[in-house]
Amino acid sequence: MKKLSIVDIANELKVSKTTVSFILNGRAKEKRIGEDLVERVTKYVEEVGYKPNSLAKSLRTGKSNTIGLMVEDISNPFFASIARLIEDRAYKNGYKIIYCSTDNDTQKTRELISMFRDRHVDGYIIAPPEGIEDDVEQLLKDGLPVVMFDRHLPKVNTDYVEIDNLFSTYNATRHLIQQGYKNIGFVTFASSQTQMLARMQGYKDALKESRFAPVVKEIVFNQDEEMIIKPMMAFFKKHQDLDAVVFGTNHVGTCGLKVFNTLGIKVPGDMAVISFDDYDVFKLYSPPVTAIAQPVEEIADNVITVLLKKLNTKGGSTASHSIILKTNLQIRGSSSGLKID
Amino acid sequence: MKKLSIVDIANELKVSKTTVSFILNGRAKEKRIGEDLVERVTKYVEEVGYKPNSLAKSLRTGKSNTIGLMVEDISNPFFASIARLIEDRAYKNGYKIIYCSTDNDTQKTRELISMFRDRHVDGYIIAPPEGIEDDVEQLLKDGLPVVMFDRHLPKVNTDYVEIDNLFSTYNATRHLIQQGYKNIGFVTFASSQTQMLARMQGYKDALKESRFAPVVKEIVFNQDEEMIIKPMMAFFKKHQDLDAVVFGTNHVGTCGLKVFNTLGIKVPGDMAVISFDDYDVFKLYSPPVTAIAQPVEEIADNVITVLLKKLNTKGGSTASHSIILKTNLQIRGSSSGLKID
DNA sequence: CAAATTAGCTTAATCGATTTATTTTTATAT
DNA sequence: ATATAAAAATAAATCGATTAAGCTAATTTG
Repeated sequence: MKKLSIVDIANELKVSKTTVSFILNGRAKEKRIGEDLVERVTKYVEEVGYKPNSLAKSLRTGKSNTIGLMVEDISNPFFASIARLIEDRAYKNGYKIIYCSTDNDTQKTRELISMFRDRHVDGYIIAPPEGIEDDVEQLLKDGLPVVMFDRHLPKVNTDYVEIDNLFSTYNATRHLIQQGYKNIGFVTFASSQTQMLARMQGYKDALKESRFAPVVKEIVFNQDEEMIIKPMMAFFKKHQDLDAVVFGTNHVGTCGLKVFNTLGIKVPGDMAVISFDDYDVFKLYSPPVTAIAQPVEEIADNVITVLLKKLNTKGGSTASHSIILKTNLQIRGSSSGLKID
Repeated sequence: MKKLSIVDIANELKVSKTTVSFILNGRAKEKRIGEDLVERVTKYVEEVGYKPNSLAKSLRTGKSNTIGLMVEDISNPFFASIARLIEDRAYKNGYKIIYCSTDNDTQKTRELISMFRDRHVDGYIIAPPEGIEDDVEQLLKDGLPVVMFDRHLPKVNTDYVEIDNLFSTYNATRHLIQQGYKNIGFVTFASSQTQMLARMQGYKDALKESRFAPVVKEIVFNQDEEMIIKPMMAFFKKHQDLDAVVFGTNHVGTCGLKVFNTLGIKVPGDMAVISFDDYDVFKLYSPPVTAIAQPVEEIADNVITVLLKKLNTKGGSTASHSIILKTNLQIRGSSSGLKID
């Protein structure tokens, strides 16, 4: 009951394994193998359910039909949705996914890249932490296709799919200003990743335009949610004058709502809120919370399209694409959204 | 600048590749290779950063150091958290993860199992849909370790890690009864998976005990959330007499809250709610929603522990474990939780 | 001191495919 | 009938590791 190999097939049919291989790889015509033989082999293979050993195949051809997907944290709803969509599209195109969560940890990520190389993944989809420029550069130099998303490495010239982060927070902040809010804070994770810097800048630009002073809190990420909530609580206690806040990520936003619940701060009565990313938590909050919705499907679609294109052009040197998608400000809780002093 | 192979190392050091291989696999002592040579090889390998080609290694040894993880849907927070925890533990033990979402689709799952076999994964972690008994049976027959979680296949004798589903809903329903609710509904996805049947049974048992009649709505799963919300809305419109409801999964629960929002039904004023799974949506709802919290970390821990144990005992035939963990009923919104007619 | 061990390495087979180079068979032209 | 070209299939090399079996020189044993 052992697994069948191509030799078994060849022996059984009394042909050479070369012939079987050619037929199975659709090169029968090209190698002018007789139609009757092709038929006979195909039928038998079908009958016994033979499937080539993909390890052996990969070893010989150098292709593994696998894509490495590196997200920040697969349990974060944003990355989980993206992963799901990418998974679907990848499978449909004959690729499997190996994934991992980087935790934005540079050292861990470098090890993971090395692991992926080791496994000979054909292409890389990465939401990169800082500090992996050299490793990515090396991948590119070795002709391996890399697509980044959510953020990019400014010093590395590769394809990436992002959203218009700066405009998103700029627009959200302006929305608050137009509603009459005057003390608008910005709470985010401490990070110098491109998307974070841009979100911060968008907020600051909007405030500057209206000559308001920025009030920013950058929280150091921690696995333990308590360590996020505590400093945030301190921040809001200290800045009692704030009447609105923009949260830089869904995670910060969710924690923020928890803080407000604990402190008895009413949203949006006492504090207007806009969070990055739009999820059930924000939709179902009462009244619902305004949020910056990322076009998750579009992001995933673009990422996989760009990667597949690279995988299919062996030459490699197609020019790099930078795709910037638009977000959608979901304005909610409008009834009480207008600030009335 | 090509990738180094063991032959390159051997040639460079003017020893045979066998020797190099033995040394790298820690069999130097056993194969009585001189200490100085061991040192020389180790040092050189370190220096040039040589890493064995894992495909070749897997082809030869039959081990791929990969675990296949099959969840229902990686974008569902329950599965995403589990996946994250399993990923961490697996990496720590030298295993990589290939994952996929089954969508509870039998045919798709069978193809995915075949894909995993193809890639020679060493072990399987599966949240199984119905109808894959034969495939799993075959895996077991071929000596491949399989651990199931969240549910199991009654006809297949393999390890699994679950929670006490029946007691969980029984307990939740009794809680509602004790609070004075008299018309308690149960809304869930239509499914005959073990965990779903048990959850339903727990609800029915509790009602029977108090001689109440069950009011059940089973919704056919659909990728499009609208197709879940619509029938649910019809159900609640039809059963205006309901004063409480138990939701069978987090997804149904979230949709339920959306329905109540739309219909203007106050929770828990007009309708007391208990949902399976405990997530931010329920915690942050105002007032927060009572939920049945699964011990996600414990589940993941047990799953990976059982699997690793199986992977490390080549003989295979360790007796199967069925691990049943306890859930935690997170009682919330107590202030308005007591039903006062 | 010859025979038997043992230490220290190497040769060659193997895993299961793909692919290049080559041979055998058949058909066509001269 | 024979040389030549085309068609059909195969042998053998290769990918990069692991490992069983084998060889040589040094050491031990009787």
